[in-house]
Amino acid sequence: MTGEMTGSEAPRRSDTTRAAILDAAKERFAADGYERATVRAIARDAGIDPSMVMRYYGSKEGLFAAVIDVELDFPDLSEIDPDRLGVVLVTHFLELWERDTVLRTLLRVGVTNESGSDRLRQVFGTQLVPAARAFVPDPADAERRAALVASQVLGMALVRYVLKFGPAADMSRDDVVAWLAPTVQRYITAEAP
Amino acid sequence: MTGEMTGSEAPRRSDTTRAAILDAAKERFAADGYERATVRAIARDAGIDPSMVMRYYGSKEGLFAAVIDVELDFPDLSEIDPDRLGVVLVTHFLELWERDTVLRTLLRVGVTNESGSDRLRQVFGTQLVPAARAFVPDPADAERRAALVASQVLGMALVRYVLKFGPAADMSRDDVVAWLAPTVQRYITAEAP
DNA sequence: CTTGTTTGCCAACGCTTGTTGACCACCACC
DNA sequence: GGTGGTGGTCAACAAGCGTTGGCAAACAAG
Repeated sequence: MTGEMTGSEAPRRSDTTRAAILDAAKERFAADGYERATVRAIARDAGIDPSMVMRYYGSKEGLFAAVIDVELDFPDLSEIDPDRLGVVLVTHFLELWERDTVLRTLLRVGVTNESGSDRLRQVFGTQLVPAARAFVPDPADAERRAALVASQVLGMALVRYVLKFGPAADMSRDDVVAWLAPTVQRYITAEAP
Repeated sequence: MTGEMTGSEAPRRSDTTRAAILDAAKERFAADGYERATVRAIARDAGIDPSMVMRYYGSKEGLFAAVIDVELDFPDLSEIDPDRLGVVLVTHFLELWERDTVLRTLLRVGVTNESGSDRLRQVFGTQLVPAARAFVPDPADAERRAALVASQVLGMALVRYVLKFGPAADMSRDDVVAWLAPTVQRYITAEAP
């Protein structure tokens, strides 16, 4: 024990190493997916020994769990002009995807790894669906509309950031918003067809 | 040599084995992605020795290349009422995704594996973009619109068939068409925003 | 200075992977 | 009935993986 027993954890000398591992892991997982991102490669990037990864995160699975902590972090949607929902949401998602690599990681891994897709479904269910409920009273309908929004937003992220289809990657952010916002707007506010 | 030297290849006794390997590989790659679909597991499913895979397909990479032979197989779009393009295309893509597993394989692998995403970009460039050109004269614009269509169609396939988001997977095929067709229609025929 | 804990490296483990080469059984043909 | 290619199995290889335990240095506390 470190003598002192405060309520929150005391800062440790190894915190910088912990952070270095986490940073390297984020990049490797985002770039290579779960299977090909090896503990050895992550450790090499972080400039430490592979055994340190096990010491601080228990296992590769544990390290991965620490990496995929996602907060979609919506603005307060109830304050927004309902006619601008599409623009606001698409803009927000683009920022989210460009801000850091965690969503890319989650998508890459969610496609091949069961625990990854579990996590994605969980994010969808606990963060996107509740947001949709603010505008769609019927719960089943809200789920469906959230899924439609997810399909368009994830699809654009897929072709733009992961698969890097030329035309999709080259579009300006404003163009993406201009094209996608009406779609998302319709999925949320239009009457069911 | 097999004595005879016809123009096309003579049928071989091993053709059934070749086919068994290919079938097993399709399923394994679709279910597990490239890295976790092992040659050994594929061979076990096909009921033969792993070394046969190497004999007939050279390497795991060669087997994979034989698996991902995709034909989007569009109907003749020039015969279609331009106002029904969205409905026709979305319906066609849904059939494609439900007919066999090859597209699921390609998406799963394309997300983690560079040669997989190469192949996906190639399918996009040689099959989807040319189809779009039938309706969009400007080549750069055709590319962009094809990318937008791809984003929505691949996104729906992602949440419905790969990630299996409940609400997306539970929608009837008609509902999917009804929701997505206007989006695709707009991406192809609407004026640029 | 001594003692105990933390931080880190090193070497190895057991296992699985893709891949290879030796070897046997079959079938066709002369 | 040999003979030569073809179809198939088996055992092994080298390499890479996640993971473990031991040990040395750095540090903190007394």
